[in-house]
This record gives sequence, C-alpha cells and structure tokens, in this order.
Amino acid sequence: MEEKKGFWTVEEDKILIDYIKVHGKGRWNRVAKMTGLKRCGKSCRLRWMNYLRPDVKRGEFTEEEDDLIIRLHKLLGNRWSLIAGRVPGRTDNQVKNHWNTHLSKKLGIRKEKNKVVDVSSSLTLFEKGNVEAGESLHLSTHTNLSNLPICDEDNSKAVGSAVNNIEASASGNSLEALDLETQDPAMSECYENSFWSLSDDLDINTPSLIEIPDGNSLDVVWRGL
DNA sequence: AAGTAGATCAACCGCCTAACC
DNA sequence: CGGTTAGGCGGTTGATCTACT
Repeated sequence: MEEKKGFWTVEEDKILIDYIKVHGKGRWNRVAKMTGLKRCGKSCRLRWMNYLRPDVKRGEFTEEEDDLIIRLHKLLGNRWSLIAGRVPGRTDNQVKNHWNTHLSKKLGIRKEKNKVVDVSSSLTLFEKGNVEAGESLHLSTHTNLSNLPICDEDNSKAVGSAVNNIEASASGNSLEALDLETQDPAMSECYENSFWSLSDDLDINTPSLIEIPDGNSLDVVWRGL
C-alpha cells in the first residue's frame, strides 16, 4: 500500500480522532492498519501531537509565552520538547517554528549552517577544572546529558547536578525555582552569534548554552530545586 | 493585474533511544 | 547479548500566504 504524504484532509483527521477516542493514543503503526489511513505511524502521531490534540492552543503567541520561551531557550538551548513542556498548550513544533521565524529575529540571532558542536572539545573547560563564573556548558541537542565526560571531581558534581536538575525540572514543576528573573530576556547582544558553534570560535554566551545565571557554581545554582 | 521575494508553518526526514524478543 | 521495532526528537523542506514592485 502506498503511503500518502502532504497535508492532512478533514476526513483523515476525523478518522484519526475517532480512532483515538476509541483506542487511545499510542501504537501508532496500528492506526493505519485498523483505519485504512494511508499514513505511517509517525505521521499519525505527529498529526495528533501537533494539531489534533484537544489541548493544543492555536493562534498567536502572547508576550508572556514569548518571554517564557526566550528564557527557557537561554537555559535549555534547542531542546524544543523540553521547552514546549513548560509552555502550556504549545507543541515542540510550534515553539520551534515560532523561535525560528519570530524570536530569533527579534533577538537578532543569525542561523549558521553546517556548524556542529564538538562536545568533547567544548568540555575542555571542565577537564581543566576552570569553570569560572559566567561560563557556560556546551551541550549538543543530541547529547545524552548524563553521559558527558567530566574529569574534575568538583566540576563533575556541579555539572552532574545541573544536568540532573535540568532533566528533572523539565519534567517536573521545579523550573520556577530557577532564578530566571535575573536574566535579561532581551540580551540581544548575547544572541548575536548563532546556535552551535565550533569550539574554535567559542562564544560562551550563545543561547544554546546552559548559562550559570548568577555566576555561582552550578550546584549552587541548582540547589533547592 | 501579474510577477516575485520573503515569511510562515505543517509535515517529512533521519537519527537516537528504550523496550521487547 | 544482539537484532528489531516503535516512539520521540531536532533539523529541514516545501506548499501556501502575504507584501511589495
């Protein structure tokens, strides 16, 4: 059976909604088989998650949402699903699109292509044990945070704590505990350089970094979460 | 009115990870 | 323990819309 691509029709949406009403979400590959939809499981999941879910908010982003996304992006980088998880009613796709089309411009971020962060070389700061106030962690979007190589014991504790708390806060309710208010959301000059950069032209203030808000060590920053 | 460029955003692609066998 | 599969993620594409000439 040939798979259909492109935009979903109203009929397809209805079939998918009806199926989920009866069977619940999940097991997406079964959807096509059981409904006759010529869509792959991934496509069904995406359509549901990004559009058909009843709690998905449509329409313009508010100032408050913009502000929240900017702050979260400064903290988490391009981890859209984590950011979206903190913005009620918004999907990762919405947040990502909104960032790329509106917020990055608003903040004066240029998007540079073909630049991949080299995590191992970017971590030399930690290996040398010289994480100073205001310096930041470089983390690839695909980096398994808990597997970062850390040599120095003190830094290991600090980074491990930070990583654990980022993950925890993203799924829990503790993010408010972060001192986000101390960060200026309109720090456009800090956003001037693009997302992931080679360590050669490392800019510790790039938005994809997890920045230490007040210059204290990471374990202090995340304490009490 | 027609053509073009830029902006927007839904959907796809490829990769990664966890679960299962 | 290795292979397979499904779900999830971020990056990218391309159809459509809008503004401008």
